[in-house]
Amino acid sequence: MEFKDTLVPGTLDVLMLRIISQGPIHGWGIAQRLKLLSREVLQVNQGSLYPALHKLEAGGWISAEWKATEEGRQAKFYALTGTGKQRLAEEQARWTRLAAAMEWVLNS
Amino acid sequence: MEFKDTLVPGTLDVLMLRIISQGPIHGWGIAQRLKLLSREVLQVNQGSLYPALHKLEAGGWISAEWKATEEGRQAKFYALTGTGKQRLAEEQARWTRLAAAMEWVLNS
DNA sequence: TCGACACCTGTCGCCTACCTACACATGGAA
DNA sequence: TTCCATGTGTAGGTAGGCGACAGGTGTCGA
Repeated sequence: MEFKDTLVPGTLDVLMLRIISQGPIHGWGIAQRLKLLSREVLQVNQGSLYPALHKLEAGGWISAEWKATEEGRQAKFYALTGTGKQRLAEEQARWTRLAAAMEWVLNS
Repeated sequence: MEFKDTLVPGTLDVLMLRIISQGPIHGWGIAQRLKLLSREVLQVNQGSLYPALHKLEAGGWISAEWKATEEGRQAKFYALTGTGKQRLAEEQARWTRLAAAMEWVLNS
């Protein structure tokens, strides 16, 4: 896989759910927002972005709708569903738990 | 892969290096210590443990030596090499960086 | 008006790191 | 003498990323 420090493997879903939870947004926007919020540390490339988005939609955690962007182009806007909100809460709790455990070991 | 929340993918190496850095220890002991330090949250199974250990040894980050355990059995004890210490520092810094970025996004 | 560019969505094949399941050996206790 | 904890190891499978590529559409400057 050769990770390039652009992402913690296994966390793409939470990250995307979290960003989508802040209001309807299209794929490209998610990538930009992730970069911005993480202060350039975290990044997704298209080859990961869209497949992940489709998986989340297929799982019923997000819903898509074609709409116009501010610039007047067509783009697919995603929003969290009810189960999506639930999933986000679970994943976020999971991360908190694992990150805490990592700290215990790393600072022991 | 089906992760069962026993590990954050991509962090096995740091975790093992960190534990080994606290003094020579054998594979089985590493697994136990990880579980203990992480308060039962983090766990490695043998199928991941030994291959990872061999990879670290092949890379020159740890060195192995057959010795007797306290109970009188033979076991392979691992210790950090010079480059191993360096690698540990790097990986630990990497984790800190990524974990911080995760927090920024998740708490935005 | 036409070419460059930013925006936006998407697919495909590959690789790696982990997982499950299994094999095997030894010392001590029941 | 069998069972359990300890201890090392391999084989095969798969998820979740990655890089490379493909393609369509507005906008703006030359």
